[in-house]
Amino acid sequence: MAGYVSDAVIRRLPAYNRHLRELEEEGILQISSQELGDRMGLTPSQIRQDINSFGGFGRQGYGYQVKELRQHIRHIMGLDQEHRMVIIGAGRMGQAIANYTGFPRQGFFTEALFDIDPAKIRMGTAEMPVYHADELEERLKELHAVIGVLALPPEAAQDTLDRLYRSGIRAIWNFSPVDLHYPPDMAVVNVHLSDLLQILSYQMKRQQEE
Amino acid sequence: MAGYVSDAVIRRLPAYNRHLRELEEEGILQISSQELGDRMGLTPSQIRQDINSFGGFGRQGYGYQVKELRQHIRHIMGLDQEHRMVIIGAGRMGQAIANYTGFPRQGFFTEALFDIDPAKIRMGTAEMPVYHADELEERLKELHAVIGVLALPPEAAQDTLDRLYRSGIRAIWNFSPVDLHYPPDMAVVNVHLSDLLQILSYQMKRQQEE
DNA sequence: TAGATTGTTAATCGATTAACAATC
DNA sequence: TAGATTGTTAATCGATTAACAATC
Repeated sequence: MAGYVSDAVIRRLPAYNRHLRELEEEGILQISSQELGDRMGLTPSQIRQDINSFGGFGRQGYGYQVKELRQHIRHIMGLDQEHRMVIIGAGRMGQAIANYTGFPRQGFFTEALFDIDPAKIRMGTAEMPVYHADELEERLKELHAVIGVLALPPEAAQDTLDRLYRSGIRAIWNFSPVDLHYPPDMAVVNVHLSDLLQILSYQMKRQQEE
Repeated sequence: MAGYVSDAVIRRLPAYNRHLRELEEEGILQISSQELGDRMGLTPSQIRQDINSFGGFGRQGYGYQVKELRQHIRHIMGLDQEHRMVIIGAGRMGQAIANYTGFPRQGFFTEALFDIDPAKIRMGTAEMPVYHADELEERLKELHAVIGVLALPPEAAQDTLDRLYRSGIRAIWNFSPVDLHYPPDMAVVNVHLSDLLQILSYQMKRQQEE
């Protein structure tokens, strides 16, 4: 049923999800590929191709039902399930992720942070504990986390990924500026902030030339 | 000289930059497209195409000079210049960006943060001031910033972008989970963290199915 | 010179756009 | 039924890979 959905489409699905939620909030029940394309900056043709790559959810002469389409997309992406996370590295970035309210609202719950700095460990609370990184394997046995977030110095990233893998973690959200090596049964999504800033730098330069 | 460099190549340039820096640190002076491809997970053919899209920096029978190639890439991306930034929103994410040591090391300097919360403003220091958002236009006159970082609630993002544009800012690094509207002479790079987490969720689901 | 490896052209592959018949 | 809009096929476009002549 699900079939193969191309990477290009997958990268757009969160934006579909976001725009359909906005439409829902505006009380709009139905939308055509033309209108949705205008809002999202995509061609109607691409919208129809995208949606049809995972199933025909539209109705000819009418369009798509906002709520129904969003439900399908959420299911395809696995967003109708809850995901538990642990964050390794309780620096400012780790704390920012741990405290971002948008994630639990979308079903992503941070269970604990880990660090090697006693001062950071003391910052932990009952609902958001910070454990010593030495306890990683031990704590993971009870936490039932499925996602490991790497928010630590780049030198420690690869080793920590290996430890997480051995503890059964199969999904990594990496904020360290390194390209990690990982087994084929692991999923890794990188947030290389410096890379993005460099792309912005290039685009600025490009505009000045015009 | 620079010619047109495709978006697909631009997105890879920061990774080239990163790997070439690592090679430099390892004291490696020269590398072939074959070896570099192995390290970066790209085909040698793609590496040669990429590099040749902005100029022939290799030598037949020999390969590429690491230091020279990196210098060229840095120049193309505008990384041989300094860039001043202001961050709007002094929450945890804004603070994390302001304090990340990797950015100034790469020539990106945070001049100031802005917020509407008096408690956040009091957190400012002499080197890293936090001003009231009302003072944005006023302060920008003296700060000579070229990049505006949006690390504030989504409701305020579009309005703040408009204000930054009117104050002469032409580059935006956006951390708010919204799709912004902006004039064609503005450059915007988005970091939609929730989108990336959703992609990770999909990839996890995909692996379980296999 | 012989060997290695680039620069570049051609072939392939995949993604996007256009067109239109199917159908609500 | 007529009008609108999808689903889907075909055409186009761009990016990646393969092949090989040029040359260090």
